[in-house]
Amino acid sequence: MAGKEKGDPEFTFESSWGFGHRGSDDVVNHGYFFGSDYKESSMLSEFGWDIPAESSGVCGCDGGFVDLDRIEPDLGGSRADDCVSADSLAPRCEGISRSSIEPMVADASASASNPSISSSSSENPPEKSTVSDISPSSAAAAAASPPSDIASKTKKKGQKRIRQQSFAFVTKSEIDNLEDGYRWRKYGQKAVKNSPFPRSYYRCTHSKCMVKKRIERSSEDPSVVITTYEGKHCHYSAGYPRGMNQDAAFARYLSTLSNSHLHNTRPSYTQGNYLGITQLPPHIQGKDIGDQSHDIVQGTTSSQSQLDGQGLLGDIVPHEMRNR
DNA sequence: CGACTTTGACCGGCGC
DNA sequence: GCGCCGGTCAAAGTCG
Repeated sequence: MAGKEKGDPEFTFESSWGFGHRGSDDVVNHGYFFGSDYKESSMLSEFGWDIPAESSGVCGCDGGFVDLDRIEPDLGGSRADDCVSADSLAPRCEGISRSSIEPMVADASASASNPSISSSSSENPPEKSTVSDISPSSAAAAAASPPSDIASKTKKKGQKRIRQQSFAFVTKSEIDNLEDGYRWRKYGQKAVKNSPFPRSYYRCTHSKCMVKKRIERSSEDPSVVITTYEGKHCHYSAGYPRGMNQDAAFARYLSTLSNSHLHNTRPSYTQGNYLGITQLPPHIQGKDIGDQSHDIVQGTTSSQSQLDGQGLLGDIVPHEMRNR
């Protein structure tokens, strides 16, 4: 696997908080969101990418790019800690940009109404570490209860896998493992049917965080890496520079994709060719993303042509999003 | 020695 | 019921 860069200073200051690739020499040319029925700001919030609304132009709200000067002051200090208590997590996990999340909450409810998902999510079965209800309450519960992996050793039967909302990043890169500011532990790798490329499974290393991600390369276009995130981080990122959290990091990443539109950009951001982001709709969640990857890439391609000539904003903000 | 990856085995869901 | 396949476990190996 190309990505096993053990010697790579994975979480050094310089390389740890970009949304680019570890040590990649690739260069981002343009990154952009492609159309989606979801508001990316909400989507990202839902997944823990809590980008302030006023600076969320990059996320599909009003035009303009993230102004880091407006974001970072908001982050510093209290948010710098990587490991936060369940109590302190609550506001973040639960109420981030309430208004902007609403659509996502509704969507989540829709997902929950899906028989294949609802039963498990509502019952919150004692599924081992794969239980990924990362609500504040569950986070607190997790903190108060024994490590779930203890139970995991005994439980293997009669447990339903719970699917969290997920979304995929499609990135053009030679590097599989995109760095996103979190620490991940690989727990599996599987060959994917009809694809020459294996799919890798990662879990957030944070003890209370059940977020998972899958990484695979598109069989359609080997240069495209599909990173699917599932669940919400209930902690601040690990590996960001002091005073910076995932929001700022992600905002920086996105904004950097605009190519020099921002100050404070770092070389490490310009390491991949970000193609898009999409939330996997309920009916797709839980299905093989390999199938979707085709759609995603296709959508990206078509979007690309639409975005051509639309300038920097067009690089990352879907047209429809700009007319909000 | 701890953290992490590798990898074969196992399990559950799903389609036939 | 059976087989396929995706997802996960967990022991062993690797690395710093």
